Amino acid sequence: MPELPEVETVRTGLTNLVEGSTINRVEVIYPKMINVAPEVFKNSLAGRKIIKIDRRGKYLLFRFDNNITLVSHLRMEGKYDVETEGTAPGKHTHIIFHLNDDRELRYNDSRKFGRMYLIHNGEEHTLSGLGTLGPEPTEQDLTFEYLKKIMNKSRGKIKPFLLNQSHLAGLGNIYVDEVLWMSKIHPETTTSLISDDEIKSLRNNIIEEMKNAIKGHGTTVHSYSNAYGEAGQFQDKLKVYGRKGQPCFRCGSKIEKTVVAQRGTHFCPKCQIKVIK
DNA sequence: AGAGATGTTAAGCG
DNA sequence: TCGCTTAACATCTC
Repeated sequence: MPELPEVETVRTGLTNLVEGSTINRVEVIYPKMINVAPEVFKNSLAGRKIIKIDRRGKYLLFRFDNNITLVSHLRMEGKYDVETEGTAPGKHTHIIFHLNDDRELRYNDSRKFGRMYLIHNGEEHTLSGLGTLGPEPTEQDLTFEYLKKIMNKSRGKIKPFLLNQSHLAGLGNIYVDEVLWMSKIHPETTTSLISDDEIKSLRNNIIEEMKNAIKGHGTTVHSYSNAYGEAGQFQDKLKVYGRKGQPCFRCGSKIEKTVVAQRGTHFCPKCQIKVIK
């Protein structure tokens, strides 16, 4: 379940492996994964060189030398791997990019939730998810003023608010539970009732958590692995996620697990007090 | 064997 | 029009 730090780890790995490589030929095994006809997809990428791999939120952006960008979202289970040409593809391999050096870049996805979109450079805003993405969770992009403004007018619960990628980009279920625990905010707290001091703390924790998780090469909870098939290390640093029934690291109370906005949600019932309208 | 897990978005509602 | 909620997507794990 890749969130921003995991996608960033994948981006770094793929940059090392295939940046500068040229695609000879593309195989589309599962056409529902892409937003154009398979023939258009193949013809647009055949013979093109990958000049850069960028990231925006949880989206990977492969830049090609013909002003085309391949936008890739891994959703729940998407993974890339690079193998020698001719080795048997996995059961869940849906797209194969044959490179010009006896290697293949493969996209694997056991749930088939991942999506790829082919666009002309500059058309990012036309895609439904990418086009409405909020700021990156960084010191520069996620300002206190912006966060305060959108939080003050939101009447919903803070957890789904933070999961909404149009508010800010990159957080998923795991990191939202983590930053709310760090900020001592209950996941069901009404967003507009959160004080300025708490917003400041929440903002700092989001920015720090993303930085640290990237440094730890992401979190492997279920099945995430980077382009080298390696697991992340950050799961060892998690404070609440997956710790149901275990003692809170701050106060010793048992961590509880409930469902908020259809998501498994972990919190400390003593440290994180619910404030609702 | 059936429930649960997970990210995103279209559709529905007020 | 906007913001929030719900369901759907597809498959594997427990």
